[in-house]
Amino acid sequence: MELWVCKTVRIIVYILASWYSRTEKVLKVEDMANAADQAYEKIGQLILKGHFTPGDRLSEEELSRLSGVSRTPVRDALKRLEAEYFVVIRPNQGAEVAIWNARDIEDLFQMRALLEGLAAARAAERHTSENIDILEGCVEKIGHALDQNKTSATDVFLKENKKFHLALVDAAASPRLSASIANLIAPAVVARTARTFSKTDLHRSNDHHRELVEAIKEGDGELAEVIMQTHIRIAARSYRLE
Amino acid sequence: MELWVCKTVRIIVYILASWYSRTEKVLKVEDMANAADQAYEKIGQLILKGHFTPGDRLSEEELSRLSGVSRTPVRDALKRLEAEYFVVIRPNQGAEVAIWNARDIEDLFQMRALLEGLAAARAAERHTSENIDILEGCVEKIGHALDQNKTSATDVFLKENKKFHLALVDAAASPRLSASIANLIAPAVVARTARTFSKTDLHRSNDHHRELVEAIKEGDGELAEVIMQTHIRIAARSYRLE
DNA sequence: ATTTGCAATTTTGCATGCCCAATTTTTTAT
DNA sequence: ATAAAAAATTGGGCATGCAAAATTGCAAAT
Repeated sequence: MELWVCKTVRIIVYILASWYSRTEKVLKVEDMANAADQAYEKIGQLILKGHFTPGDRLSEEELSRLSGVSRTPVRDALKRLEAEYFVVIRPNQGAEVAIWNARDIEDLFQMRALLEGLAAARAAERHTSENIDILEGCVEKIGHALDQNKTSATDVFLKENKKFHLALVDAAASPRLSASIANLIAPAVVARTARTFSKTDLHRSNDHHRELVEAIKEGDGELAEVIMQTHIRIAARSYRLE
Repeated sequence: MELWVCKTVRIIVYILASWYSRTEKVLKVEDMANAADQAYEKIGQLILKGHFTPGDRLSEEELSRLSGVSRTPVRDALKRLEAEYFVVIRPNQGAEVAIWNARDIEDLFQMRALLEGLAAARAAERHTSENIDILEGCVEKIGHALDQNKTSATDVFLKENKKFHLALVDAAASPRLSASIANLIAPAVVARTARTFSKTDLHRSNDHHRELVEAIKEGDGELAEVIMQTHIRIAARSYRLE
C-alpha cells in the first residue's frame, strides 16, 4: 500500500485554469460573432499569458488594436472583466489589471464555498431527474477513468468536474445565484494557474461529488451544503500550500 | 406593559427602499456629471415608480429620450442594472425589467445573509479603531433616537442603519466582497418597497447591531457571522409576512 | 382556420469622431 | 533651486451614423 502511494503519479493539473476555463468558453461559443466576446477573450488571454501583469494600465486604444475590434466592444469587455474582478476601472482614469494578495484569494474561496454551498442546498430542494442524471453521469465517468490507470484520467476529471459543478449550480434553479458564482470562479486563475494534485486528491474529490449527489437525491439540503463547503475549502487549502 | 405594546406606533418604514436607497446614492454623488450615472438613476427610478413593470421591454432609444443622454451611456447603465439583477439583457434582443418570484427574493436574502455574515467575520479580524468608532456612533444615535419617542426616530434609524451596514462591510477590507454585497442589496427594492416595522422591531434590530459591534471588538469572527446571519434572516422574515 | 414563408421595420451592436477631464511637463516667480 | 501655476498632451466619455440581426406584419398555401 505504501508502495502504491509512492508510485502515485503527481499529475500537473491546470486545475483552476481549466476547471471553468476560458479556453473552454471559446470552444463553447460556436460562431464567435460578437466583437465584445472576441475582445473579452483576447484581453483575458493576454492577462493570463502574462502579457499584462497586475497593476498594468489597460489603454482602450491599445486593446482595440490588439483585439482587432473598435473601442466600444473593448469597453464592454472591460466591464465584464471588472465584474469578474480581473480588472479595476476608475472613472476617467481607465482600467488596470487587478492586483491580488493572499487575503483576496482567501475571501474569494470563502465566498465560493458559501454560495456554492447554498447552490447545493437549493439543488437538494429543487432538482429534477435530468439534473441527477447528469450529476451521476459525471461521477460515473470520473470514477471509471480513475479506476483505469491511464494518463487521460486527468483530462476526463477536468472535463467532468467542470460539468458537474455547472450542472449542480444549474440544478439550484436560481439565475442570480448562478450569475454570482460564475463571476467568482474565473478570477482565481489570475494569481496562480497551475496546481499539482495527487491521484488520491482526485479520488477524494470524486468521493465528495458522490456524497453530494446522494445528499441531493435524498433532499437533504443542509448536508449537501456542508459537503460542498468542505469540498471547496479543501480545494482552497491545496491552492494555498504552494 | 400590554398597554405600551398597544400604543406602539406602527411606523411605515420604506425600509428597503431607503436602507441603501437609490435616492441617497444620488445625493452622495456631488456633481452628477456622468451621463451614465444619470441614465442609471433615471431608469432605476422609472422601474421603482412603476413606469416600467417586470417583463417590460426596455428600448435603448426610448430610454435615451427619457434620460436625456445618448444610447452609449444608456447601454452602460443597463449593464450596471443587469449586475444588480434589476434587468435582464439577452444578446441582440435588448433588455427587459427582471421578473421576480418568491424564490428569487428568498435566494437573494440568503445570499446576503451568507456574504454579509462573511463580511462581519472578516471585520472582526481586520477592523481598525476608526471602523469601531463609526459603528458605535451609529448604534449610539439609533439608541438615543429610540429612547426619545419622536417620530424622527424612523429617519434617524434609516440613515444610521444604512451607515452601519456600509461601515461594517467596509471594515471587512475586501473590495470583492463589498462589490458583491452592493449588487445584492438594491434589487430587493423591486418586489416590495414599503414595509411596516414596529418600534420593538427597531429596538431588536439595534440590539443586533450592538451585539455585532461587541463581537467584532472582541475579534470573535464566528459569533459576528452568526449574529449577522440572524439579523438578515429576521429582516427577510418581516419581508415575507405581507 | 392555422401555419409557414417572405418582406419591411424596428432595434441592437459596432465604428468613429469630438470634447473634456486628468495627468504631466514646462515655464515663471519667489 | 524650489515651488507653484499654466499650458499641452494623453486618453476616456459621449454622440452619432451605419450595418446586421431580430421581431412583426402580411400574404399565401395547406
